[in-house]
Amino acid sequence: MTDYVKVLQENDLKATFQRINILDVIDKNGHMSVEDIYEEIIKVHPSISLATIYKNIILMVEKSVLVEVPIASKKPKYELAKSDHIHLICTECGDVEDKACLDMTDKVFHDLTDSEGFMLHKRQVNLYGLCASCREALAS
Amino acid sequence: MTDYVKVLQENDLKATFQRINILDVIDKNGHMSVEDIYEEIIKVHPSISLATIYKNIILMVEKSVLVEVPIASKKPKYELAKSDHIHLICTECGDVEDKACLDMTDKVFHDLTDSEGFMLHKRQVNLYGLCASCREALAS
DNA sequence: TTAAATGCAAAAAATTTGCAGACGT
DNA sequence: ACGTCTGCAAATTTTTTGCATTTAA
Repeated sequence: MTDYVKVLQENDLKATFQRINILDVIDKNGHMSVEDIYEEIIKVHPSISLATIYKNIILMVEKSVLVEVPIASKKPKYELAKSDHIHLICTECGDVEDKACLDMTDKVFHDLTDSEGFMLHKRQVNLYGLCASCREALAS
Repeated sequence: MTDYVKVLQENDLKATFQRINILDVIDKNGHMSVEDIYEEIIKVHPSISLATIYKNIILMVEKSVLVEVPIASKKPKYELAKSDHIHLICTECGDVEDKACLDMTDKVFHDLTDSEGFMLHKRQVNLYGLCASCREALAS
């Protein structure tokens, strides 16, 4: 279990109950929208405000404690910052799965951007399609 | 110059002045948000409604005439459907550049998804960083 | 001619803001 | 104790909807 208090303090953020909760539910659930996070936290902390969630997500994304995962035709989701990976996004149920990223594509991307004078900071690979269970469900 | 009337009709959409305008400004400007599109079209067609832009973008994305490009921490942009490519997104000015996509990565992606039982439909690669001109501007 | 599309105005949803009181350090 | 953070309520922004009228085919 990650030490959220430490992560927050290292980023000049006070370790409030609300922030620890946000990190905790995202860790447990993987990829969550603002609403998802709110719905989940309100169960254990009924007085939390949606505005607090918004403010903190913006802050924590700035500090790179969280990463935003923008998704075509859907609200963005948020995940904990972690080693590079790609996303398999189900267009049917909206579920997001992580897959380890391959170093080989990394070099390819850098070659591409270097030739443009573009300074590459972050890459994001999203593969859209049907997850195994939605595929089955639709087949019947 | 693309024949927008034909593209629209092939997709069971009436070729209205508004729709042709939307496709036209996107073609000329590359990647545009809903607001960008509205601001541009209103110059030549002052009575167009923002609701019409929304309705049509949703429709044309469904029909795959347009493609949504979701961008981290920004409003999504839209582009004309075209052959596969990746995006270089400047986090400073928000500009989006296209780069041809490499077949080699395609096979890698399919191998990844196949092992999951995931049916891959569309891939999206966004590389975030600083474009050449913002890089210069920030150096001074 | 007629089904579909537009534009308006109003409604709904999503996000941001300001500020008084509460809380972490 | 101090400056930051929270929660509320209000403001703003973004997106959607219903409907009377217009328009493409």
